[in-house]
Amino acid sequence: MLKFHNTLSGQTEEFTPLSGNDVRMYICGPTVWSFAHIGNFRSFTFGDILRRYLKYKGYAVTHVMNLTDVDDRIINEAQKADQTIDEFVQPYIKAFWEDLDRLGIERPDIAPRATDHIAEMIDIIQKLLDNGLAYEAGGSIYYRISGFKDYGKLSRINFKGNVSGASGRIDTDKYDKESANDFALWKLVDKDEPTGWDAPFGRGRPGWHIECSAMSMKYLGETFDIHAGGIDLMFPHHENEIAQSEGATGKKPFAKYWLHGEHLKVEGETMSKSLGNYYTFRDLLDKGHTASGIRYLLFSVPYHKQLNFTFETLKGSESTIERLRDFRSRLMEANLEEGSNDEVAAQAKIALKKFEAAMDDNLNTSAALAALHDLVREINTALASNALKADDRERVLDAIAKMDTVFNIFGEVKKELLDADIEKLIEERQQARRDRNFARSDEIRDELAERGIILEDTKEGVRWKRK
RNA sequence: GGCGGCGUAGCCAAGUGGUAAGGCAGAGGUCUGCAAAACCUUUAUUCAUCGGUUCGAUUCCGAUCGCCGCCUCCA
Repeated sequence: MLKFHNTLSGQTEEFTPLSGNDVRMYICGPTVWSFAHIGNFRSFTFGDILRRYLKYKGYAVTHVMNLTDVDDRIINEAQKADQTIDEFVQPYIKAFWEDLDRLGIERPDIAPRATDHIAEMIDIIQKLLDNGLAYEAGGSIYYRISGFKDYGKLSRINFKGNVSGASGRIDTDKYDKESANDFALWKLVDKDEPTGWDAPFGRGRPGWHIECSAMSMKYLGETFDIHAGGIDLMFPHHENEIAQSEGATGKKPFAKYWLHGEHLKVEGETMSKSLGNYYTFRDLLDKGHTASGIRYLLFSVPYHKQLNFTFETLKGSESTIERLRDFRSRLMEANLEEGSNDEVAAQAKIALKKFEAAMDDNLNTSAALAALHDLVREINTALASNALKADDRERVLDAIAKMDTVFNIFGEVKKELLDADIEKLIEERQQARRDRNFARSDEIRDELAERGIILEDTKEGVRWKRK
């Protein structure tokens, strides 16, 4: 039974879709004004694990993820670079998809851009104006929080203790708003500003929160199953989405399950440019790290717990992946006797059970990985003692493949061929070994190592792998 | 100031009112011509500290210390 911790209820609940077998989910996507960092990708990796496990459970998933391609930063940067918004944003969108691909994150089914959905946003704002949940002030349109009595139900925020005190950071004087916490739906822009859209309530541009209400409801309906995102989006972004969407449609719940991913720290500290520990995915690749190792590390801690990202652990993750892939190769290549060994075959079943129990428990990926590692250890032992039979191998490979539809760390099974001259060298080395000419055989091994081919002498002969 | 989370071996970490998963790193061994890989064994009498509840607490309660987050754009 799949259970999620639902921020909306504050409880861990059994997951049941709103309609049948279909799961409609929305994940807040990136603001495409720069390359995304590893913290961003922890969230997207979480979304990917969520989506893949829902599919594993047999659900038909529709996944929408927005691209925020208009906000103050983007407008400023584009102006500085003397580019249109589209020109400025395009390379970052391309980079984002490339990064997702390399991290093994499935692309969303629908990836709407905010600037393509201004009409839908205007529509919602108009509804809110019509029913009194929005008002005009100083030419801009604001949401009237006091008119929506459920405001705060997601974040459980208490407005009494914050804001107005010495450490409150909102300067109420500088706004025309009725209340300090009211937020902008539509921001007035001057006629000569390049970035603006005409609306019945004046030329302007959308506030940040309205885009997600507009795009999620357009593609998923007025109520849908899962809304996920980073924990920092819980307030105000998601709270405001609920206010906008439920306020405009009158339908509840806007989203039935709200899942929030925790942040990561780097070497125990907040990741920030000023601390010098800020890394994009590309920074790590440039340092020689692998995408699969990064993926493994990002999901190796359950999404709802803070993850401490360290380079020691990243190296460890890479070693782990190598060991897992090696294991699978050896298993596939092993010469096994026909038949099966019930005790060994049962291990595959046990592993899958443990995997599912862990994932069902609010996506406990740490425990799920332990199930995989346990299986690998058991089967390694069986391989070493010739207890593994040919039929068992299929069951084990099948179990691994199933888990890997979620983990996605093993990579494709490729039958690679070696160049003829390398084949020849390997053969020559085998002959040298038979002749006990170890100087020559070691020489060849070193030479091949330099060319990226690692040789291992096993009972069943020499095997090779690429470095 | 208001609200929330966390503190488990060298590192990353799971977990539970009944006596500490898993990975990486380390040590010893088996195997090997030597390696590599793999396997076996080993690494926390203990879960930040101090109290309390309990037959029993790492797990519940309180206090203290430390770290992180939200309340502002933010994964």
